Amino acid sequence: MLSKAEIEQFCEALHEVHPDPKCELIWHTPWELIMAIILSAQSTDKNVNRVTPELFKGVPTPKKAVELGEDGVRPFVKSVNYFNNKTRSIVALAQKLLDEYNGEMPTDFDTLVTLPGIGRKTASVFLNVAYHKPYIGVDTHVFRLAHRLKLCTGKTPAEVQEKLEKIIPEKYKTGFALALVLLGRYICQARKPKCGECPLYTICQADEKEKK
DNA sequence: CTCCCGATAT
DNA sequence: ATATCAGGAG
Repeated sequence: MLSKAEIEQFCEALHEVHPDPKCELIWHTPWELIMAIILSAQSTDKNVNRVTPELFKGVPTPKKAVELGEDGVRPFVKSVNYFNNKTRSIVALAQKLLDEYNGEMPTDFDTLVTLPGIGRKTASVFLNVAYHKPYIGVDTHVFRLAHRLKLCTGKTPAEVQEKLEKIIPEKYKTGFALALVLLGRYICQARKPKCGECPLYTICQADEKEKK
């Protein structure tokens, strides 16, 4: 496991590589963002961005989602995996927003995770991306890199999130998850990580590394 | 724990 | 053919 000083060094190096990391999902409103994040479960951002232009046009508000119902919304997300679950989540979420939240997305974590289709990761990403709040959502990339790079251990994403939010210095916390996802997506991939192209190679503590 | 379940890379 | 992609619900 990395020492406190090594964590600091890692954060600084990651920050230099991605000074202002941005979410690659396309969105314009909180409603659009939450739909995009729901669709992004076990899917590439690229695949999500392919369907969202039509989705945003056809389902621009929670009100419209409820009017269309599941059968009306499903065609817009048909080419994304788990489309039945995701369609159900979008319509149920819209209904609850209309019933209890004046048709608008709440902005606190504890409320968000009570909503249909929204768990810890989705809530964290929503608050981090939309409002730059210091949440570290633990998706497949963050979970993998946290262990591979020896940032911390943890059997569940919730455990890893709790530890990361404790050990990552405040200064780096807001950009951390996004930067780590970008590193994991394009360099430190699950299969065949591109160590030869990695800007963090010299400080990387992974057990197995390609030679550079 | 299982189920959901399309597109893409290897 | 199999692994992987910003997971959540039951």
